[in-house]
Amino acid sequence: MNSFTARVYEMVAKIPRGKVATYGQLAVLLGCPRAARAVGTAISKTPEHLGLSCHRVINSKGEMVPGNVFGGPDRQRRLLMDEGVCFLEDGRVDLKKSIWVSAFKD
DNA sequence: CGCGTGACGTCTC
DNA sequence: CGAGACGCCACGC
Repeated sequence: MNSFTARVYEMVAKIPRGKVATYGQLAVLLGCPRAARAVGTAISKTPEHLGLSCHRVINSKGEMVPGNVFGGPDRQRRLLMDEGVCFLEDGRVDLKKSIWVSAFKD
């Protein structure tokens, strides 16, 4: 399974605890800066049995998922806060501090 | 092989 | 600065 989707899973799995990554960020790491959409779509199809921390993946604004994909945005927020991710009063992730800086890709 | 869809991103009004 | 429109890429049918 060398699909783009699989590559996304690998990247998400490499996100360190207490950090978060944006769809566009992952897309760039995968070599397709314009494939942010594909990244989101791929993650949306991520099987839970893979044990991926999809809640660490957010959009460029640092917002949670719009819907109740994880059982509710509050669910994701709780998980991130528990990992030490900084949050803003707006309920968004502090990308300035909690963004995952990928020094290496593979 | 072509069309439609989707957890996005960036530009323009 | 806010909202809207277009564009990109991968995948299912």
